[in-house]
Amino acid sequence: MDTISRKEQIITTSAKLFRQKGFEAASMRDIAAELGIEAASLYSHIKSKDEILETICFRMADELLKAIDEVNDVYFNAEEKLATAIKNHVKIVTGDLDSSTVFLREWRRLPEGKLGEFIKLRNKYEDGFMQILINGENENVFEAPDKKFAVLTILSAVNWITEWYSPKGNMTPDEISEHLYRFITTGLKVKALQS
Amino acid sequence: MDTISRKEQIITTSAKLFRQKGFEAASMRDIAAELGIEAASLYSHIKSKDEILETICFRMADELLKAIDEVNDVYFNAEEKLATAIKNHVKIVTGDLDSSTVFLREWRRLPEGKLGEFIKLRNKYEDGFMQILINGENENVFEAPDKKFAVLTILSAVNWITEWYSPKGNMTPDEISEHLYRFITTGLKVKALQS
DNA sequence: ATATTTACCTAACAAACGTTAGTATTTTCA
DNA sequence: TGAAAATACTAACGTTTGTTAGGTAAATAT
Repeated sequence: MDTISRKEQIITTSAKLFRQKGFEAASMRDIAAELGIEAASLYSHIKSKDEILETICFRMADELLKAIDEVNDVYFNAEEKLATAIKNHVKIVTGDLDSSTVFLREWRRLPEGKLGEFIKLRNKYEDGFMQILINGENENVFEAPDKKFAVLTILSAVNWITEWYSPKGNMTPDEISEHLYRFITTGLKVKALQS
Repeated sequence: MDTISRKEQIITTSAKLFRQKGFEAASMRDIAAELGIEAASLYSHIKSKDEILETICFRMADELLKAIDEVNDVYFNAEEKLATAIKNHVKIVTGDLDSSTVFLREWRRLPEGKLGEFIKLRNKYEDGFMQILINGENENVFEAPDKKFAVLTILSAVNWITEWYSPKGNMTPDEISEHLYRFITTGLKVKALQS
């Protein structure tokens, strides 16, 4: 019994090809061929190519948002919050590398109407991290001259892993999270002697 | 007198549109329209659409490589090296935002043969930063559990500025460089009291 | 057993794409 | 001024694109 529906197969396959060749370069015929059917047959399950991209991007956004909201609800300590937020982010991204990469790279190709909605969700995610930095400042554990800038830089670092992470590589997601947390909180400089 | 050649105009306009709509979504007809000529006329100046992308990407790569080589040649102090490398990078990227964004986002669409060459240059650039971290370790000013990881994270941070920087914004390139250097070297955590 | 839904097919469409051929016009330079 | 070179044009090409129409066969439900 195939518990995974054809529609899901189409989305998964699309994510793989969108990542590999880009949204516009991966054709409906490519996707169909990968599934062993004709391009026209895809339309028994989906409305349009845009719909596939939309599904991938918004699913990813929802999952990330749910995670950051939970972190901000559950934990009190800002350091713990940040560590967990990073850990969740890395887990989600590495858990579905194809969708994540499409989410990060191809969201610009969303149809006119959906683009604004997507950006709103992305901003909400950024706000979640902003909240953590504000907490950290109040607790006197974090400081940043420009918090908006800091949030964007943190997110750039955690998102960049899609560019080099491989499940077959020699770093587990948790190891990556730890490295990232360390880098983000303490930076490169040695701690002992400082001018 | 127009001192800037038509070919340069085509490249500049292409960079703008490639950034705006993506390489495949920006058509030759779009580029031509922006210049007020017919698509076919472009071919009096360039060989192919791929050639345009190639020119943009390799010019950018060359410029960045020249900068990092110079830094590693001229300076001795690792901290100074890193600060200058970041400053140069930010200056180059903010100096031509269209080309930089294409360089960072669209290089994947380079034709088969040129892709490998491009990646080699990019790796050389990464090696330039790696060298700085190695210097820093020897001088006992920088430490990172995984230097390759650190280089990628640093570059993700400095490259991300293409996503939000605007010449009309309230941060100058030099201010951005300083913020980045601070973030990369000391991180978020407050320095005074630490468990 | 019959009716209905699901999943696929073939064929074709209109539009958009990068690019070439061949030609006219303008600009540059001897 | 006249030749050469640069720059643009119109027209068209062969592909590829996302998608629709209409039909067939299998699975499911009544």
